[in-house]
Amino acid sequence: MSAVRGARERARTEITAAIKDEARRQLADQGAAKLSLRAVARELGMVSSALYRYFPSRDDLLTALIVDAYDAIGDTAETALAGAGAVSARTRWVTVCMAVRGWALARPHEYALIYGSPVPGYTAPSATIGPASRVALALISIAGDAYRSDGLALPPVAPALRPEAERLAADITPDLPPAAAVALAAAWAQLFGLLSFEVFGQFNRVVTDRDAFFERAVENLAESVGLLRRE
Amino acid sequence: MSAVRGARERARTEITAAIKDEARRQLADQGAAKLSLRAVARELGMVSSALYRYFPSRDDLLTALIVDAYDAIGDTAETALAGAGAVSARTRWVTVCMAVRGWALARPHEYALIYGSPVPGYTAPSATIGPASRVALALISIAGDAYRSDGLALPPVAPALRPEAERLAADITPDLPPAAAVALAAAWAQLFGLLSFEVFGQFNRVVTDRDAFFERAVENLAESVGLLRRE
DNA sequence: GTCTATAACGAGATAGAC
DNA sequence: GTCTATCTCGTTATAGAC
Repeated sequence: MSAVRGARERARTEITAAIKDEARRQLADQGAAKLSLRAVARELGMVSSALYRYFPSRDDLLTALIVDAYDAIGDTAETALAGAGAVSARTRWVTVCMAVRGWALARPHEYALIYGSPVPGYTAPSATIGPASRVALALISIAGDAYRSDGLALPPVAPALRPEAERLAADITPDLPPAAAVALAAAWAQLFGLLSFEVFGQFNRVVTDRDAFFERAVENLAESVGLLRRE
Repeated sequence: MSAVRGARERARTEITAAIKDEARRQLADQGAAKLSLRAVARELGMVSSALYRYFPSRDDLLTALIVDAYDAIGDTAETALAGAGAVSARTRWVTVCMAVRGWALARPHEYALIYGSPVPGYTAPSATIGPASRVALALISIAGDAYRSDGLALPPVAPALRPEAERLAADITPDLPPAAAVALAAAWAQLFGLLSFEVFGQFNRVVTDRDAFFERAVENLAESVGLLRRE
């Protein structure tokens, strides 16, 4: 009986994965806006109504793809961080950024799904919030380590930004000074700005040696959050 | 006869504008991927085949919208720069960035069209290259002014980046040192990273006082391209 | 209980004949 | 420029196999 349930659950997991794989394939050549349950079902040899056993609606399938993408890029960041070993915080920062970049360049369509234009008519449920913050949390933890061991080299917060800095620090970096919270939020957005320009082709005909360019840019981001050149 | 042609051309201009306006409206609630000549025609009370007299294909209409958007955001940057008056380069930089941000927040869908995910199946023709670079050129010209009057405070280029820096400088900033070209390209991407995070909702539940946050972030970008705090 | 298949709805797109 | 026949879509109700 539990063996039966085991087999059923296995089948369910497999079919769910097959649906998502096929949906990702369609994402790549048609874009998220045109993702169609019927087309996915057709390609899998199923009937469209059968898909509703696995995803209650098209938006739920989209949500699953989005959560998977955030988890994949978050995993990439966390794995890179864990594997970085005993190097300086600055080097760990660069390593994590380069790993995130590697994922994005390898999966441009999934990257576009999470960091590109919002899908029209779709509003992300709160289930995406957690996975969406994993890359940021990895970067924050690097800054936290550096703060505790050597401190962070950051200018004081301007008076106009003081309330926001304190709110931000309370929300995302309770153990770090307010200046670090502001710098980290900006660096986080700027990292993905560099990435989006590369993935979306804005650097075509502009930047040629993108590896070197990107590495230098994320080193500057490390500096902007106060990570020292040598620990 | 020339009066007739004048009237005809006027009508053509008006209809072309009406088509683009309606297309922009549809962009807002359906996204670029689903932009359909037929729907535009229907909404305008025309027949779809009539539209082909104004735009030979859906992609041509898309191109026109993209060029318009690049020109509008470029105009915004140039106008802000021209109206900034006799202030420091750093202040001009911030003014231009805030103006660009104002445009993006007011027209999120047009912003998404040019700085969001690429439209599946569409490849931008070379006619978009010029308009696409206007914001960057405005920022470059600020750095150029500062360089000529006070110089730019920039660290030397790392050896690994030297070839790219020189190529980049030759292409986009022939009058500036290679270090400035690299810094400007990075700041350019990072500016739009901040903007995309704000426009696309990534800052929801994270950054609250976005005006103050953004202004501080673009001041840091000014610093990253070597603009001094006081001229 | 779990799943798939049939059929249908209302809406919209598309192709072609006229 | 118009009309129509035929596609697509998301979604639901229902019936039956395992």
